[in-house]
Amino acid sequence: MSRRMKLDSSIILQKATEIADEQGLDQLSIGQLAEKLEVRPPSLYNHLDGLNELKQKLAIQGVKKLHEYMLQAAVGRSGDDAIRAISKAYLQLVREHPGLYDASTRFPDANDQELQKAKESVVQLVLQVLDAYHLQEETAIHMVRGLRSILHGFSSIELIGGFGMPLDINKSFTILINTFIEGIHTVAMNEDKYMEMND
Amino acid sequence: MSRRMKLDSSIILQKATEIADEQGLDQLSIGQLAEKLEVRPPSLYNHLDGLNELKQKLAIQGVKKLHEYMLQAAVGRSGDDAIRAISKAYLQLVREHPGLYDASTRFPDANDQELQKAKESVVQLVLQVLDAYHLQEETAIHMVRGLRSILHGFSSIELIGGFGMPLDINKSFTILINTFIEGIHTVAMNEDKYMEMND
DNA sequence: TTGCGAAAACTAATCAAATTAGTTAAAATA
DNA sequence: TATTTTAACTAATTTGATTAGTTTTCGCAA
Repeated sequence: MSRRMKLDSSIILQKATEIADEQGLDQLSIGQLAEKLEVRPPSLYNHLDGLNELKQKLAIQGVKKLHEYMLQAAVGRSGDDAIRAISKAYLQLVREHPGLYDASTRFPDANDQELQKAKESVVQLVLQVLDAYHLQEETAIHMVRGLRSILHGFSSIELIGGFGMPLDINKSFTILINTFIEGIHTVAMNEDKYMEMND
Repeated sequence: MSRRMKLDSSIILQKATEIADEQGLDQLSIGQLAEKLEVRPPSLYNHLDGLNELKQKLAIQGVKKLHEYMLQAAVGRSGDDAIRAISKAYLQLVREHPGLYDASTRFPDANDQELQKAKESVVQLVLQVLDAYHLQEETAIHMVRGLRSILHGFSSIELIGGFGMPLDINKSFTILINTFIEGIHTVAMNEDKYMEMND
């Protein structure tokens, strides 16, 4: 094995993902990454512009992987089932790749085109799932935001160990999703009423 | 004004809060804080143990203020109204003190007694509000987790500018809370069924 | 096969921020 | 007033990221 060919973008990203997932995103540093790749820190600058660019790439990877998981889960399902499936997939991704997920919520550059495109594809997927409820377009978007809030909220609280009490966390999740689904049914039945409410 | 008496813990915390709220928690540094307080960085070490301790104090302050806001909002209300009120208060706190709130979710030491006590008081408040629904104790705790997930999720997505589409964000919030409330009603009506579900 | 040019590694140096050590001045108090 | 304590200071250290400048290695064309 020659001294060359040691690094390339994808190997760097791969190792960075491992560090972030195993030790937390904040522990990811150029120094540690270089050490794990058995090169000197400055060598990494031949492949990327710095720590920020690396974190941006992690963020994009994170959103893409989230979409992947959710898409897989949604295949062949519809309605309540599909919502449950994509929700479980979301939580699963966060549990398997906590660092990557964290990166996908704390990126250096929110205007990055690739990042926005990746996010948009997640939104579109959820909108498709919600089609089954025949909501007005605007309502559907509100519901996407709602589900996203639920999933992000639950996942990130779990991630920081925020659920203190000794009570089954998976059950909390299931109940939360089911409660939301029941809510959608009720709102869908009388959509105009809810869309008029002001607080 | 003498050279002495410049600093004390509460002034430091106050100024740190301002920096975190105005420029983001990540911009809070010993250097900048010292500059705003017109002292040299090492002087701060006479009053606190370092950046981590400062962030821990911010976290505690954040949770306490959150409790304050929610408590105020809950006074004199019950049931659905109370849930709407504490939810609005939560979002309001996040909007008025984004840095403080951020700190309250990214603390250096999760085992800190004072922090845990503050968090617990928020949980108890929400449990009291949920009393009106006469849920089983376990169900109630799941619902607290659910509401907390919703509030944290929505707030933090808003904070990072995550709601892309041009659609009224306050309306999204109202609808989300109302959808969850309707869900609670449905679940409360047939509690055992939902508590048995496994996913 | 040789040797050039680019790519990618390296060492050394710089910069920024937190922190620690050691010193000094101001204030509180005996 | 003299002593003790507190809280500021300067100077030095440490840790990371990053940049500058150099050297090595590789692919390829003569």
